[in-house]
Parts: sequence; C-alpha cells; structure tokens
Amino acid sequence: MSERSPRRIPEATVARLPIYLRSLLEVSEAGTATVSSERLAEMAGVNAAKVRKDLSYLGSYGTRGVGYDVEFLVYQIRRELGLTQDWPVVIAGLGNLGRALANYRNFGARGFHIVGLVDSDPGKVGDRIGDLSVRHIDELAALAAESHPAIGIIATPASVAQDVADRLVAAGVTSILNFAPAVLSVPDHVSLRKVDLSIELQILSFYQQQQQGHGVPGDDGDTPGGRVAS
Amino acid sequence: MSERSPRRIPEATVARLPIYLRSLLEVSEAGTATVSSERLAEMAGVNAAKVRKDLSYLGSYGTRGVGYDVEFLVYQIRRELGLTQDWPVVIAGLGNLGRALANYRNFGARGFHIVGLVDSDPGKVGDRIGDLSVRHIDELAALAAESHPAIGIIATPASVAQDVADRLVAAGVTSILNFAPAVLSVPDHVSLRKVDLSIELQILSFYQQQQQGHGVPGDDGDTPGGRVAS
DNA sequence: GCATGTGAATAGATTCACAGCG
DNA sequence: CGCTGTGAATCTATTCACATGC
Repeated sequence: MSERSPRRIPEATVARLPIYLRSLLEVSEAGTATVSSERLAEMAGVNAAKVRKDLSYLGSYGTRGVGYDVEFLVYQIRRELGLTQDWPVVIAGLGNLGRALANYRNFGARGFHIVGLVDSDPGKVGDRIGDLSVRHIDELAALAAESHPAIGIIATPASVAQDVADRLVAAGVTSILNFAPAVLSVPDHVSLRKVDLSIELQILSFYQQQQQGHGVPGDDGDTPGGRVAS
Repeated sequence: MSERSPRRIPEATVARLPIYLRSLLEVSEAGTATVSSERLAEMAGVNAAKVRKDLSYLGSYGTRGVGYDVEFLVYQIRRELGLTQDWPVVIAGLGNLGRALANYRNFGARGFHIVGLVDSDPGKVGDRIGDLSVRHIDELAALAAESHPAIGIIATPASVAQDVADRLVAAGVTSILNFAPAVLSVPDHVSLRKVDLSIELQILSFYQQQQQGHGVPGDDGDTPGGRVAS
C-alpha cells in the first residue's frame, strides 16, 4: 500500500491541488458523485486541460467518457497533500494579525491544529485566545518538547521575524509560513512560504497604473494583468 | 518626461519589484549610496542574474563596474509600480482579519490609504476602526461617489465573497485583493489577486509530508520544496 | 578591473490536439 | 460518443556566460 509517489508533482500543480480540493468538497456537498475536468476547471478558475494534466500527476483516477469520482478524488488529493494527518502548528506573534489567525475557525478545514501561541511581549503572555494561552517565546523549546509543532506561522513585526524563524527552526519546525514583511533565510530542510499584504497591493498598483496610465489599453488582447496569480 | 514604458515587464518580475524596493529602502536607511546586483540579490533572497535581468526591464539604470544608485532606483521602481500616487482602498468585511488589515500601520509604506470600511453585519456598522467608521455595504455606491476607491480588499466569509466582489466592481473598483477562501470571477478589466491562508498551509503540508513521508530524501539534490514561492 | 546588461541555453508551465478507452 | 490522459508545441521564466562600457 505505501507505494512512494511514482511521479514528481510540479510545484505549480501542488499549488493548485488545494483549490481543486475545495471545489471538490463543494461538489461533494451538493451530492454529486462525479465531476468532469471541465466543471472542475470552471469552479477552480482555470482551464480544463490544466486540470486534467494536474490530476494526471496523481495517477489515472478518472474514467474516460465519465469524469472523476468525487469522493475518491477528494481522498487522493488529501492523501497527496498530507491532509490525512493532523499537523501541529505554532503561531508566533499575537498582534492583530496573529490573533486573527489564531481565531480562524475551520483552520484549513482539518489537517492542522494549533498547539501553541508565543510572543515576546510580556503584556501578551498569559492572554487566552481560543482555548490556548499565550506563552513567552523563550518557552518555545519547552513547548516543542511537549507538542512537537511541525509548522510555524510568523506574524511578528519584520524586525524580529528572522530571529523568530531561527528559534522556530531550532525548536524543530520544518515548515514556516511568514506573514512578516521580511525576507527570511532558513536551512535547506525547512520549507518556507510567505504571505505579504503590502507586496500584493503593490502588484495590484502596478496593473492599476498600467490600465489608467497610458491611454487605457481597453481590450489589449492579452492577460489584463495580475489575474489569479501564484 | 512622461514616456510610456518602453518594455513589457514580465509578471514574475513585477511580483519581485516590491521586494527589491523594500531591500533598497533598507540600504537607503543605512545611508549607502550604491548597491550591486549581488548585494540586492542577497537581501531579496534571489540570485544576482535575476536581479539584473529584472532591473533591465525598467531601463539601463545601473553603472557598469559600480552598481545601482540607491535613491534613483527607489524612485524608478516606485514610479513603475505606481506608488508615486496614493491609491484609495476600501475594505469589505470587518471580522478579525478585516480589522487586523484596517489597523495595519504603515499600509504598505505609502502608496495606499483606506477610504472606506464596509460590512453587512448591522452589529458592526458604526464601529470605529482607526479614524474611520464601518458603513453598511449597501452604502458602497455612496462611498464610491465620495472617494472613488480603486482597490478593494475582501475579508468576508467565502459564502458572500463573490457578491461582495460584484458590488465592488459595480462601485468602480478595478483591483481586488481577495482574502476569502473562494474563487472569484471578475470582468476582464479588473485585476484580481488572492491571499489564502489555508491554501498556503496545505502547500506546506505537501512538502512536509514529502520530507517525512518516504524515507527522508535528506539531500536529494534538488529544491527541497516550496521555498519562497509565488 | 569590475559589475552591468543581454543574447543564448535551459528549465518549467501552459496549452493544444488527438489518440485511447470506457 | 464523450471525456480522460498525454505527447508535442508553445510560451514564460530562469540561469549562464560573456561582451560591453564606465
């Protein structure tokens, strides 16, 4: 049973699997048993050929002339994404954003649970958020010993983000999601992704300016700009 | 002076310009007058050839044997990104996340200012956040008439995100940043970007599983997974 | 001499178009 | 017949390597 992934899944495909999964869950909710690549593509906002190629990396899970079995595909994507297990998550930095993240209900609809909240501000230590209380970041090692977080979310100011990242890595975290507006460097064995509000706004600003700037391209026959990127 | 952009800037490059800008501002802060592509690359977490090629799309702004003039390059990137003007932004949805965004100090370090906050929950309407008060989403047209928001940020539940997007577009917004876990469709003239916590976590989960899953690749000689993507 | 700027080479992602099969 | 699965073609992005010019 535990065959290793036979195909290497391209990064761009990996990034879309969660979208397909979400679409499939909607379809499933609606009680539909099978779905075509065309329908999935429409829901996911991509084109059908891409859906088929993406899914083909997981295996030949469709039926020609019919489509894909919804429940089966949900399971396969979950498995491929590692969502059949529950990853322990620690959040560092409990300002506005950190609190918002900590309170996020349906934390990715299963697959993750928050095991710790840390901050360096003594004024925040002890605060209860959801069913956890904030601990001092110096206790990270102790927290790690108890609950072995695999994923760390950084929601601190940029100035301390690298230090926090280093501490997370030292505590055994091997994936980091960085919300701080800073470029982090981590060892090779640690995965890093970033989410950056001001970068996203600046990208939109670029296309906004393009549009208004010189003479309004109107219908310029190619991608109008920054659409569903990343 | 107002020459139109002579070159078409690739999407991937546009997405990196804000990172270079941030790095340059740091260098500028430190009082350094010129910077090499090598140094910039290090700060931005990319390689030097990429920096040079990216910057070459803006024009030949470097000096061979020397590097780039920091202040000059800051100005050019700002201009290219459309940050020499101030874009009016409206935030829709003032739950935990919307509030966190509304309170975000240094809203992208200039270039943007919030002109409106809207929500459909009567319990939230009237709340003051920063120096604005929350208005009902039905007032969006009125708000648009007053302050002409160009950019809309959606921080609502997924279930209403498409409706909110439609309203924003109807109100004249031409760029949308979507935080709701939903695929939105907007007219061609509207730019759309998304930020999705649960998708990011699921991507990390994939690489996390790869790492632990089958026999620990250890040093598998290629990208260990999901590093600084998008 | 040294760091930029850029053609050429390579790698990666998307799209096409159709063969294959239920 | 209809929809998947996939080679081939295309497009986009990255990296190399060196000519160019301060």
